[in-house]
Amino acid sequence: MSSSARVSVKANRLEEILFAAAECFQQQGFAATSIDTVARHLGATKGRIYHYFPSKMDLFNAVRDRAMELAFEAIKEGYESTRPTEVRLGMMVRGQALGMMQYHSFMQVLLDGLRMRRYGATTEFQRQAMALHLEQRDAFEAMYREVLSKGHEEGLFKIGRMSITLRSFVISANSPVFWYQKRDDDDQAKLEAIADEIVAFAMRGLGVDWPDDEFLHSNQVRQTT
Amino acid sequence: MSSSARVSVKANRLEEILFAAAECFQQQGFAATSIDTVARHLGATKGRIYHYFPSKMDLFNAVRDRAMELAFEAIKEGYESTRPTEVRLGMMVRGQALGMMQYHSFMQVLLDGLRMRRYGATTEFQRQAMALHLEQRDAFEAMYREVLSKGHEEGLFKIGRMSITLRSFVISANSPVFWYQKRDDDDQAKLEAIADEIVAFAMRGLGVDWPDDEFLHSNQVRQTT
DNA sequence: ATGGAAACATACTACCGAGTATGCTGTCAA
DNA sequence: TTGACAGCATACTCGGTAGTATGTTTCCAT
Repeated sequence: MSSSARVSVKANRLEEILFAAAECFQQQGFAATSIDTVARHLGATKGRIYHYFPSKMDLFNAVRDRAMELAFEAIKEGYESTRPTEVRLGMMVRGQALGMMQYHSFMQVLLDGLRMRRYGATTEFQRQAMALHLEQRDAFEAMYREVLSKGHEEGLFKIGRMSITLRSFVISANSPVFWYQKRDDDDQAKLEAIADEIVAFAMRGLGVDWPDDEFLHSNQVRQTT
Repeated sequence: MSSSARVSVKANRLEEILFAAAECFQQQGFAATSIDTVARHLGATKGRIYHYFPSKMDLFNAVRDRAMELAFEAIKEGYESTRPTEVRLGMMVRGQALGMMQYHSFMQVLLDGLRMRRYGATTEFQRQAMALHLEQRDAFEAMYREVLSKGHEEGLFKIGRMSITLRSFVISANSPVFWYQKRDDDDQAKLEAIADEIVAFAMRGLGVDWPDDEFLHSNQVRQTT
């Protein structure tokens, strides 16, 4: 076996563990999930997991970091778009809502991570990882804040106090993470229809006269597909 | 000591334990919270808690039930009001958002309870308690659904698919539970200002042309205070 | 006053789960 | 071929935790 092939096998193993861990953490939360549970989910034993991750906390952090990457990826297209501000924002919400459904397990882990802010960070290294993660969260929020501010200055959005509106808005985009459940029959179109509904609610929340018709809207936004 | 005085002492003890448990469960979640931790929070030992609650799960259920009661109480005034539909709904959101901040610990426990739906119910009795709780959740959601439907029929609200809009709307009202943190300087007026901001966002999300001015709005709604 | 029960604290058991130490097997490099 | 290391599985340690059993004290009813 060539060296590069070994690397990819190793990368695959990491991915397998990451996905299994994400599902377990999502279903039961960090504290209630044992390493053995994750291992059983993989059809393996603890040995395998501890061969790739030094501790349970590191495994969790890896899942959380991945979730963060996915979240950034989800809003990237909208954020970087040069279209009008309200369209950009709509694309961001749409991408994020879709991400919440498509990567549901990973995203739910982000919630769990929030709670750890207070009590969990024992070692210095862990504290650093937590600090880094909080920075990423801030950066993520800042992207929304920037676009919201821009739209506000342009007279497009009704925003009272930015901090409250921002949080309400982002929570709306996140909302599928709380109630979405995978069904056998959901295809991409179905998820997009749900996402469009969320976009409409969130955009109207800012006082934008978002069109009622889902198809009109998705044709307008889905220019790149 | 009279018999009735003993009852009230016992009720006080129950309340103490309930509040301490709520805080602990909120900070660390159910699984990560030990009975000893709750006891230490009370300046007592396990004996005290197990004297009043047969198991950790029963304690958690008690906290969750209380949280449910508080949630119902929070939206009751708005729901039972005879004012126009959009005002009723605004009052409901306002009450709920306030409740999420005022009873923050209890409310956060409701979130944790959601996750247990899947894995946690071991005994038959526990299964019943969970089923009862899910009924209550449905009943709670149904109250919002009813008012939303009424407003939709009256042509007041823009609602695409009810299930999605309903969830987005309720999540918006719940949103302070995710980010609110008690400060030393928050008085009732401050919380109400936050709540008003959330109400504005949520109502606009339904396409209602909710007024910008917070004071105007709160004078309009806060008729009973 | 005194038996007894309520209201706990203390001491103990039994188990589970994170982390470790060690053993086993295939694979590659020299 | 061989040794050495990756890639695990197995077997163990040990601290923490739910629940129990057993004191101990206070307080009330009789």
